[in-house]
Amino acid sequence: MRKKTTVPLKESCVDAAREVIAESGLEALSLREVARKLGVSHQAPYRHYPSRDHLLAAVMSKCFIDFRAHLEARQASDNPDQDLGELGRAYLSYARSHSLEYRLMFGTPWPAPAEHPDLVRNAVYAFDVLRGVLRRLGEHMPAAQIDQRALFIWSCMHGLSGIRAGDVMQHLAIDSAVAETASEQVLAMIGLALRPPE
Amino acid sequence: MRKKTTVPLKESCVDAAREVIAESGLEALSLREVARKLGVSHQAPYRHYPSRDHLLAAVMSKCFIDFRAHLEARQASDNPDQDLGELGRAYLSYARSHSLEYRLMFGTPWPAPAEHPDLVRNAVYAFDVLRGVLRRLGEHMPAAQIDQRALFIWSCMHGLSGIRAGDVMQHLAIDSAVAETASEQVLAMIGLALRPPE
DNA sequence: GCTATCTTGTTGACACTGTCAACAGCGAGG
DNA sequence: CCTCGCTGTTGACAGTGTCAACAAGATAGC
Repeated sequence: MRKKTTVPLKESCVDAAREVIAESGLEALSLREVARKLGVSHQAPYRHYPSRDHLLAAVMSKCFIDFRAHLEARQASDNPDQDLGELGRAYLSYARSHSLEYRLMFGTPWPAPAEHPDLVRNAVYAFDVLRGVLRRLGEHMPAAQIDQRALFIWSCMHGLSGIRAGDVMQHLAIDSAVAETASEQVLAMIGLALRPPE
Repeated sequence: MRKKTTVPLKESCVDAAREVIAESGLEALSLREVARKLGVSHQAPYRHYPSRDHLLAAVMSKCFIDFRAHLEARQASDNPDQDLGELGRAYLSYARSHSLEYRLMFGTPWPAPAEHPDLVRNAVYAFDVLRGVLRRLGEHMPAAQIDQRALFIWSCMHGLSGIRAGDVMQHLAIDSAVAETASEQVLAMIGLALRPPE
């Protein structure tokens, strides 16, 4: 039922869409379901989003904002090394507790990115958090090396998240102690890879 | 048009489905399109697959077989260290050249895994290739540590593949030299993380 | 050889989806 | 007052997955 409060339908659509995704999964998201949830006709959302993909892009954009906020709300630490660890933990915990939205952000083809500058901008903002921490970690490190390290760390985080979100891992008969401590183990491995030589 | 040769429709469906996926993407796959491609009625595939998801599972299963074959066909090397590198290169090249099928295997929720033991088995076989290489690399290493290393390396591979397959990376203004050499850089980082301490 | 049954494929229908087109109320500006 | 733009509605169309009823052809038992 449509809320009596004067919150614009445009924003309500995004919220309702996220509810549907959280309840019934990504593929179950349909414009008509959103409209039904808001108590409006099946065409009302079309006044604000020219297609299903445009609504999806708006949802993704908002997800990136939340994701970034979650990363920035990590446990504070003055030690840059430790700070990187906390950032990793924040990344992994978000991916775990919002696995459907995580897959939407990183595992779904973007609908016509050129048409959605907001989406791109918010995604870059999230990545910049990692860049920032690494910049503090390696004081006068060339930008290329920062990006290289960022890409490596991001790969580890994204890979572990993706593996855990999917159904593959549950069937691999992986040592249960390993599976449970995977986050810390991978973070430790990153620490090893980044430690200075010799 | 249905081939006159007596190849069973059941297998033709899987091949046709893979064609559709390769041509038009994952979400464009529909049972009716498959039937049309084979020149049969829209219900014919239902005689062999009780639902769209069952056909999808069959496709995924075959993809895992091909994936494993690609991994095993990697450049041979007696040096276990080098062999691990080659395995990584094979993984990354497969993910790059079959990005849609890769996403199907690892980025799509499995349809009722319990009902598809083949699918699970073939996925485990593929993972066992990595386990085997690591077992040769660390001769008398406990199984738990093997699994831990496998999970870490898999995370790196899967993460980099997923990032490159998605649309996110293209918009991050990453140093182009870094982007182009990402595969080797990440493999090198893995080597660093695995090297013995001190 | 004839019949019954199983396998494989066909046609037709239903509910659901995204999307287009035409229409309705309604507030702001001339 | 009257028009126009914004927002929302109703109705239609093609496409989808899936269920049900039917048809033809192979196969097994007698």
